[in-house]
Amino acid sequence: MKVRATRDQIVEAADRLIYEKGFEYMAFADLANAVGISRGNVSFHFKTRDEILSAVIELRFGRTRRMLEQWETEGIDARERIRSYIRIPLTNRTQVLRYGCPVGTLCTELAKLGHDDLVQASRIFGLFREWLGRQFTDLGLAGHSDALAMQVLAWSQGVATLASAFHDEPFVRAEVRRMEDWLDSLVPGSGRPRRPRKLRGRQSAPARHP
Amino acid sequence: MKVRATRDQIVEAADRLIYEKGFEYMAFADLANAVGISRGNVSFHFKTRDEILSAVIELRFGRTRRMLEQWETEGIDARERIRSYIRIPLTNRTQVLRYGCPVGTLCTELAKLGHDDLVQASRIFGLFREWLGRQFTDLGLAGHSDALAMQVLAWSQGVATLASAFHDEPFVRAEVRRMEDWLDSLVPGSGRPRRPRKLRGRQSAPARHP
DNA sequence: CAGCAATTAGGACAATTGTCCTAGTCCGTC
DNA sequence: GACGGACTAGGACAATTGTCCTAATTGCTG
Repeated sequence: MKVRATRDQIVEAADRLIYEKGFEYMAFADLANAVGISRGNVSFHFKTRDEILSAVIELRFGRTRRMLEQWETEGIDARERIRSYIRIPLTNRTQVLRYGCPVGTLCTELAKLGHDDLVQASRIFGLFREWLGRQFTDLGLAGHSDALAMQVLAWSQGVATLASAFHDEPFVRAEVRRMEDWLDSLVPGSGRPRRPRKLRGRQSAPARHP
Repeated sequence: MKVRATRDQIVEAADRLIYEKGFEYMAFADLANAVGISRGNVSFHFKTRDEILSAVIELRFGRTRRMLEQWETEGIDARERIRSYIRIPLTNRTQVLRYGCPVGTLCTELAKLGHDDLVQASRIFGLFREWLGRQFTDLGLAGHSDALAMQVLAWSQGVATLASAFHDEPFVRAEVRRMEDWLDSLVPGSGRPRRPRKLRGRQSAPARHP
């Protein structure tokens, strides 16, 4: 109980630091300072920085899994569930504009380092991939469900990257809208009423899509 | 002349190190070792690491500008020029699978740090953006040319991110193909013959697009 | 060849890094 | 109330960091 309290605080602080600054910038001293304990105490709970990284990945993995499970019980239909994913960059736009996607940026850093935990980190992508694949299968697109899942993943990753590079919030809004329109057009016969939208100047119908 | 030789070697090595390992992992000692000179010599040419970063960004900016200029004189038509851009992740697939996109990953890192040079680095994205916008205008899509440019940028960024996270070369091939098909479908009346393609199992027509 | 600035090597420097070690404090269980 | 293991603080430690300084060497110019 006691150990969990401190340990969890360390992992929590590491989670935030890794997201906001990157793994390499997460120093033992920073963690100790953030939690308000001594560096030696951090060392007691985690012998190496890699151990902390593993704990953070595990934390994110569990959180993502639980979130997707909740979406699966909450969402009215598969389309609405996919929409929940599509809207992530919009929901978290403040952070995304500053730090990008937590999963994507971590995987990018670990890939550069050839770090062993890249495999573990990319499993978080794997969660989204499988979940999205199931939703597309529910939509009657079983044959292409995994390909579609990868496409949606890549799309939102690209949006996150450009959004943080240009600090462009309207772009995020426009792309999320485009993704939703694309989703609606995927299975047009599904009967869901296309709610009318007021077109705003900037994102006025930029071509059929991709 | 002499100073240029050593200085350029340093910038060249920094360019490679930043791409392969990330900016924070580029140490003076690494640079000195890579070029085969002393650390003090590196310090003579660049007082701080940030100065090296600026030089690397400038180097990449110039190279990109020259490449795009060359494409603009070489390419038969705008569509073929856009295709050149679309195929970058395929052309450089070995590096992209390992280290992602040089521009995107650098911007991501600098955004996290709140580094001043993020603005400069994102200007490289700006070069592609403006260039692509011009090509789309040439294609007769003047009204949406900038939006389309951003879409293509984001698309290839997403592909690069997922490709390096999953080390998935077939995914790169499939997405590049999808982007080319999308490009061909953008202006169907343009008369360019749609060359027939042998469909391969994995990427068999995964939905209309995005 | 002399002179001078540009270039280089090598080390000094304080600061910070990850990791380890030791001594102490806390708290639940006999 | 004493014991014992979990927890914590604080510092030691070598290694590495970016930056700076000085002396030696290079190579061009006169």
